[in-house]
Amino acid sequence: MNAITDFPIVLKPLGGLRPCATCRVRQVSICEAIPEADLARLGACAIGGIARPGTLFIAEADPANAFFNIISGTARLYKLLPDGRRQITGFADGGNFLGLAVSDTYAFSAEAIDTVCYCIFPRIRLRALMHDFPHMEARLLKFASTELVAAQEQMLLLGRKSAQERVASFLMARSRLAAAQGSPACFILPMARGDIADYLGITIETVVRTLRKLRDEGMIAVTNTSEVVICNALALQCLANGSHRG
Amino acid sequence: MNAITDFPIVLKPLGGLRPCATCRVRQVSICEAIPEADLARLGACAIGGIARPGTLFIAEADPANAFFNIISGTARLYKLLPDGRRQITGFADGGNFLGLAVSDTYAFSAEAIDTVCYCIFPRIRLRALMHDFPHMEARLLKFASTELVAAQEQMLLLGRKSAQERVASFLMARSRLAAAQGSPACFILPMARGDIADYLGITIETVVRTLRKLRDEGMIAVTNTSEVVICNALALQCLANGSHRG
DNA sequence: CGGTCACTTGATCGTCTTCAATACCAGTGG
DNA sequence: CCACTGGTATTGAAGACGATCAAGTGACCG
Repeated sequence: MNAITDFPIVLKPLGGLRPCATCRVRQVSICEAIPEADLARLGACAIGGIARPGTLFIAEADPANAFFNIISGTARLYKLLPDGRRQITGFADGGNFLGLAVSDTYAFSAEAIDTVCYCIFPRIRLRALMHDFPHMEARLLKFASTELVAAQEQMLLLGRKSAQERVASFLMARSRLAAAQGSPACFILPMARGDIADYLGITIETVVRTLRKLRDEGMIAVTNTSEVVICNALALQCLANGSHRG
Repeated sequence: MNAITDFPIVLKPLGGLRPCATCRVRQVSICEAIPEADLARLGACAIGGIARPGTLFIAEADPANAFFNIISGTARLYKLLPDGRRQITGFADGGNFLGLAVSDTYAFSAEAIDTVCYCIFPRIRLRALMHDFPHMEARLLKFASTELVAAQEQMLLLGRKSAQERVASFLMARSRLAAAQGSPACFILPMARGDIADYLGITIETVVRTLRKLRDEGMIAVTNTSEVVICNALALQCLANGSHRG
């Protein structure tokens, strides 16, 4: 019996002698603020967690007792209306930090798209860490600022862009993400059409139709529904910017 | 000749012996982080500014050399598309802090709606302040978190709410703001219809028609285009939440 | 008074949604 | 090996909501 495969969510203390020293996302996450010498202290503050595909691991309105640091996989962050309408506010993957909250409850929900591994920092312990390593607070502020700028860009998309411009923007953003892994022109979308639709404020059908249109116009190629090839990045970027109308 | 009335933007060192000590918004702004004894130091870091109605005082893509603390008045924060489409990402009034940026340029523009008074903190000086008063960084983080939560709520609105739900949400948010001044049921909208439209991701005409519909349904009363009276807060809140369909 | 500007109202149009049917693919068991 | 099943993706047709276009109103001001 294997806990990792039999349960949707698994928790365990960070194992090994130097759990954080070998962390693949440490340098790009908020943990970068902790000097090498104090990694043991850092590791003692966190609990490891694994969420299998489709699993909810942060629930809107639940007490915000902990913060999360995504190690691998991709999660969707979203808010719901009472009748089920969903707005995905973002996708979080390796290196992302979740749980910033004003009140003492979470303002959004988070679900694993593929298998997601993360570190859980109980609120109290992270606060202690921030107290002892002030650079961590600066790091967190920078992260929050980045998120804020992204959120404003997304508001522009949701409020003022056409369906085509939205999909183009999304694809270019994904391309930039893939560029970090070395292949800006060809990448895999971990999320389903429904997730893209709820992220862009349109319907599944419109996502499909728009992708088809972009394909017909030769800007992209779509192989097996999840793999995208950018054929004309310039044209796609113009579309995304909205610099094609006048 | 009066500089304050003859020029759109006026800059001057904070005058008086105790400029910050008498500041009306100090307790609710990030300056709350500075102890009483150090107010002289705080005042020396800032420059006073006044922007007359319609004046741009932060321009997207300009070098982000300074941060702003709004003292009085209301500003609109927005992003533009090349063809002129505008998305207002928020309204800033007394106590609000502007200028958080990831890169070294502003990610948005800010214009005065009515006459706006503010304090300008050159980037370097604010950094020094944050270094000497670590609580200020915590305060800033809290502010950024609050903004982030508001931005996510706005994404839900822009992506998934109907025009009626958007206007209702806007009015209830304004009502909550007015509640701080003691009158949640009756307040003045400082911004024009066009600003509301660009904030809610709809057109001026739709704003007008929706306000009229809410008026006809007895939820609100509109006196002179800028004054609103909430007649049925409960119904309006239900509409805003989207809890009226299912 | 003539001008401007913001707001309002009406009529028409288009984009995207909704509804419905079909295709596709992986997994399961006969 | 192939029918069956559940889920996701795709495509088509009809409809609705909000946008666009155009005209009219009212307030303020030189």
